Amino acid sequence: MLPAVGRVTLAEVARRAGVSQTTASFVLAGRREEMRISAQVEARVRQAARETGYRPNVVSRSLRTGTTQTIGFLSDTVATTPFAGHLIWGALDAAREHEHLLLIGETEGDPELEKELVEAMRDRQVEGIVFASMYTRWVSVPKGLLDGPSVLLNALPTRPCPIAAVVPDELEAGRAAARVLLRSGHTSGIYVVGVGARPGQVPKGVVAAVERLAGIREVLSGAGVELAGGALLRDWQPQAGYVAALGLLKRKPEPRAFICFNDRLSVGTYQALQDTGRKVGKDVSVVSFDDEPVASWLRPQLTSLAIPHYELGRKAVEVLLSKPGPVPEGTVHRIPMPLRERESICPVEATRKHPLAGWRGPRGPLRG
Amino acid sequence: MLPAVGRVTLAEVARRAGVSQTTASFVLAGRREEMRISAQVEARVRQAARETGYRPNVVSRSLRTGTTQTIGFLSDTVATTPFAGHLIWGALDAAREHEHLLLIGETEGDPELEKELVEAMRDRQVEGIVFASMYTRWVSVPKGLLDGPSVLLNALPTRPCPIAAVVPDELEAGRAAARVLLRSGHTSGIYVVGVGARPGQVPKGVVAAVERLAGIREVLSGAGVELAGGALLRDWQPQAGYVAALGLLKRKPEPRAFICFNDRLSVGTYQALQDTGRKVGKDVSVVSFDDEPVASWLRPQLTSLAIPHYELGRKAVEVLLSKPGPVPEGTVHRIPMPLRERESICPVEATRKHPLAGWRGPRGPLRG
DNA sequence: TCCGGAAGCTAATCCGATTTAGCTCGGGAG
DNA sequence: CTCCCGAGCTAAATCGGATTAGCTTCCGGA
Repeated sequence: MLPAVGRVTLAEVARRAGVSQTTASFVLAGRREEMRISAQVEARVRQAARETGYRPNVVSRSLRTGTTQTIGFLSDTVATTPFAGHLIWGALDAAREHEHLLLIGETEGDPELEKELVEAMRDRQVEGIVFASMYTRWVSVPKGLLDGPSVLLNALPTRPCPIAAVVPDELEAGRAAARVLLRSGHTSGIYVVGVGARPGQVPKGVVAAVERLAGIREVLSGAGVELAGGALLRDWQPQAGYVAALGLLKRKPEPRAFICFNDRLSVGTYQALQDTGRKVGKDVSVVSFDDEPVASWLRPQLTSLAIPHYELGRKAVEVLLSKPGPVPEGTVHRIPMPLRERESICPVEATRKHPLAGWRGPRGPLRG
Repeated sequence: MLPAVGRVTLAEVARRAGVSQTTASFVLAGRREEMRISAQVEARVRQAARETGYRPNVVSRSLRTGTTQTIGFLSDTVATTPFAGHLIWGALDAAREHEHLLLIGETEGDPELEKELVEAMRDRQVEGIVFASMYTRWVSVPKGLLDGPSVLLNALPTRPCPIAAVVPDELEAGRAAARVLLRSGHTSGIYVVGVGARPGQVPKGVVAAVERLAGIREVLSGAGVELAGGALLRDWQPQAGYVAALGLLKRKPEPRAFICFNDRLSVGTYQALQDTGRKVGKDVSVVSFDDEPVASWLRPQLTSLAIPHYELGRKAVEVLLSKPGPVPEGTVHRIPMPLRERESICPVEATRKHPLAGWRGPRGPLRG
């Protein structure tokens, strides 16, 4: 290994090996046979490269070949949604398998910034751009995104666009949530938390809300069951869930099951149930969406439909790197949302007969 | 705007403006005066650039100038620590202020991969590399990292190294945690969860554990107070905290305060307290570290010392971009950890007199 | 009338690879 | 004794800018 005063260049390697730069280039590109270069020369070049610790300058290569082995990953917020990091993780893994790195940027939803960052990435000659949203929603495709290869991740275009999209299969997840309840015998007193019971009673622009609700309603009505009610909420945080659940608990028919539209709403719902002396998984069922870590911290552990962040990220990069040209408008790849079955569902017989059966105050040995 | 068959080059702009490429270059670089180029020519060039939608090819520029306006951000895991995303966020913001983008990679702690990714980044001529850990720990500096500018983020080098480090001020945070308890009158029955009560009784390699404990002990003993005990845990998850807290609750002196070494342990501790009929903030105090979102979801809300992820990320990039040369060994930038005071601390008088005072079963109107 | 110098541009080189288009040499065919 | 061909390499162009080193004009002063 020689001193690293600047980096060793191909010319330097060639000189050491006593060949032309051309020859060195061909050897190191593995094109020896094709270029009819002798094995001895190959050996000399390789040795020189090894001895000098030669590494090709990717910038220079990129200029000539036009390929940077770099993908842009542009998202609205890396930060605020905790496990959205898995989106990046999946993308990173897929990228690495193709020997690519990820250039990232965060737009904070600002169209000006979106445009700026798309340009900054294209200026760096990225091979393509993944435009990601941290929760599934409709987005207006930023200016300039379509000037080169790109994919929407966890997002759908507001208007038809020649761009592929990768999203979780929210519709099927909604169906699965409903099936879980039907399977354990629930036929009435089923409430949704986060959206209203009717189609259209959803927070604006949230794909997940629309599709989950549609899936739920489809399966339930297929079994002749109707949602008993719901609470449309803008802010899907624990506090809002708590208040909404308390409200729903006063309604008729008495709630037997809650379908919470994310785990944070479930946290609030759990608190409401606990405060009103009900036991989750015994008196009332809770099914949730997202499967954030908190889902398995709760007691009893929460049954939830996971957002497959990692797979979403992977898929986006794979689509990007495989795609030869512009795709037919409206190409959407849907990734299944796995059901994580845990302890928050009760068989409905128990529920029916004794709403507060099993309630003997808080559990535990030291009970006062 | 012309059709984007390939990109418009500077040569094209120059031709349109009827000047040489040199002139166009100087104008667009804002060096008109310096190069004594007339205002008319400047106007022509600028107009041509505007009309063609010219954007400089950063790859080409980089090759000539050696500056890529890109920083490498290499971390062990982007994914598993939810709010570590804020590290990236801060880095991203600081980078953007300097017109840089971030090239990211994830090493999963694999030294082979670390080396590979450091090289992949250097091959792309990054201006510097931020080597980040998602929780504060000692790391062995990966091979090749010191070949160019670099900073450790949320990590300290195991052996002395000419590299700067940016970490949260865990020692001072430990002190703050102890002060919170002293201030509200706690002088006995203080237990730590996650580490033992003695120095050295900490999970291996975790800086946070060592320094927090040192800070706690320093302030307590300054007030003539000793830790009553603790529970050294490898796995700082809710379940482990739950078990540990249940165990500590059987010890003498009876626990009046828990210092949990992260919020997940606090989640478990809350559950243990609830299961044993104690009320957090009334019977027992809990102070925590990290301030993950769950801290404010808990009831009562948890007092916690926040990890300033955003500021850490920012600082790392700023240090990287400002640093002219190799730094003196052991340069460490410590970022304060803000105390988020919430509802989990009780004034000690109440605690003293009536350990289970205020316990009337679960709160709420519907109690059975 | 000649010269120096500034004003206003441009030709040419460089960055470090990849790639096209040869060039040289030796041997067998004619 | 040429000519041709293939084996084995290399010279030179190229990618798209940044930068150095001039090269013309024109004007004023001697």
